[in-house]
Amino acid sequence: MTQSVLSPGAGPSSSAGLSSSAPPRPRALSPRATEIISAGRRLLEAEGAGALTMRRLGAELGIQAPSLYKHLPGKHAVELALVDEALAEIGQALHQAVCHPGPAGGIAGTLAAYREYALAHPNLYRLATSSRLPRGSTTPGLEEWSGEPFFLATGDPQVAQAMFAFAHGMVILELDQRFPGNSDLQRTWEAGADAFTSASASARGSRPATRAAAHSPGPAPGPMPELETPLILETPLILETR
Amino acid sequence: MTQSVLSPGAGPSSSAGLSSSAPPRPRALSPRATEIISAGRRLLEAEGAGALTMRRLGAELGIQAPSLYKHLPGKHAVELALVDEALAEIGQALHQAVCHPGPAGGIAGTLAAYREYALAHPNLYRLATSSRLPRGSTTPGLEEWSGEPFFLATGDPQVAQAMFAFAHGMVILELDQRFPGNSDLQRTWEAGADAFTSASASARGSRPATRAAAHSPGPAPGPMPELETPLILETPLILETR
DNA sequence: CAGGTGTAGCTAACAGTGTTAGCCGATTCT
DNA sequence: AGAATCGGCTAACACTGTTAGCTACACCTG
Repeated sequence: MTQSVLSPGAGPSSSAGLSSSAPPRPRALSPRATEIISAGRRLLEAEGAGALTMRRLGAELGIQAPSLYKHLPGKHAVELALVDEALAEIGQALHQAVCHPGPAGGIAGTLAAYREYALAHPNLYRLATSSRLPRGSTTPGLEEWSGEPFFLATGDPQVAQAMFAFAHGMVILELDQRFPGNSDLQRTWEAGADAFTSASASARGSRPATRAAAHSPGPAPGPMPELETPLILETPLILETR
Repeated sequence: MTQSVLSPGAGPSSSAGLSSSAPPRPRALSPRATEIISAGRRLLEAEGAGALTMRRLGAELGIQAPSLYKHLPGKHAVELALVDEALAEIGQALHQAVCHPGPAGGIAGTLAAYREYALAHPNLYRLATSSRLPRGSTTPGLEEWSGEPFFLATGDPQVAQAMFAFAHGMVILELDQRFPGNSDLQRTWEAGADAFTSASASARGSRPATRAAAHSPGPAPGPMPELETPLILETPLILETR
């Protein structure tokens, strides 16, 4: 239980208006629990999801598996905490890419940041997007905040969702090595970036404006506008801790 | 083992030139093995991957779990056979969509067919694209054949791969309910279709031609050209049956 | 200082998973 | 008729997440 040892630090209180720079803080864990999920991350990243076992996890900390339940309600909680970490880090990388767009512009930069993170943390990324994880409660708003840059980069909700699907599909297929070995994936990412860049431009052109895009009609530099809509993703995970 | 009870029917012999209409035949299974994978499919589609258990599978056929090993080398073989089925059916749906393009044209039609199949067989689709399945040997050439329509519809390998990643990402995110409930996914699919339609057009326009596109420069109607390249996907699965 | 209380470890055990070994009856082939 | 294969069975193993119950230690209180 241990509801909240640390108070959430007085961030932007509830889920009303998403500030585009501050990620929602996950609820605090006890020091020992933090050690556990840290060991879990080490295990997961080094040896894959198959190695993330309660007994392995205990061994990593020099204790027996059942003792872990004195600190966490179950394996789900470990995975959930790791997904929270992944979402926060992805969101941070994406927001940084959108706020400081490189030479290729916001869309290509966002996609590059997405790919870079996923390839650097393949097992963590796979866990975070694994469908067997019960959807519902990571830290509320985290996943939305993490996906926000896709909207900031495109200015259109449909194009943003489509571009997010492209990015996720590319990454998952690349991680699973489902592209032929001789593929020039760099060019495929560029092809996607080009497609969504023009789609974004024509979406901004045709429709008068879509909320946020009305305030910053360019390729979205400068201070980020406030958003009011839940955009890309719904909250994932949760479920019976039992 | 039972190498090949049925001869492959004298299709286009090896993996040299992919004919765009005839899918590679999976190697034949014994009648009882066929019953087993059929029961497995029933179980998987009705109750999800969690229900696909050797004991449940045996119960479905009125026998004990260990008896299954008299007909198949293990659970991997069941999953593998189901993935083969899924790939063949997806490929069939896609080839049909490409050969008889609807009012929306080849790209939109291909995407619509992809989405339709996945939503109609969510658990089967998830299994077929599950990363925990050892990659390497489904029926050789099947996955390539199944992804071929993306190339036929776009005429450009990079755009084809990007469009395939988009389709897979959309489907997986939709199946896992990772889009907000109020999303207009129909419009998101259309946004993607538009993006890749214009990308395909500009790819055909800029470069002189990419092999197949040289023979049929239009939106790819009429008789399909022969392909020489391994395109979208690499062969998946295989692994130690042990 | 004595005593209660909560923390954090332990072992034993349970239900479930895929899988192997070995037995045994029936069918079929020589 | 005898032999061999096929297709079922039970028992068991190693592994998974998880629960119950015990115990030693720290700490706070009267």
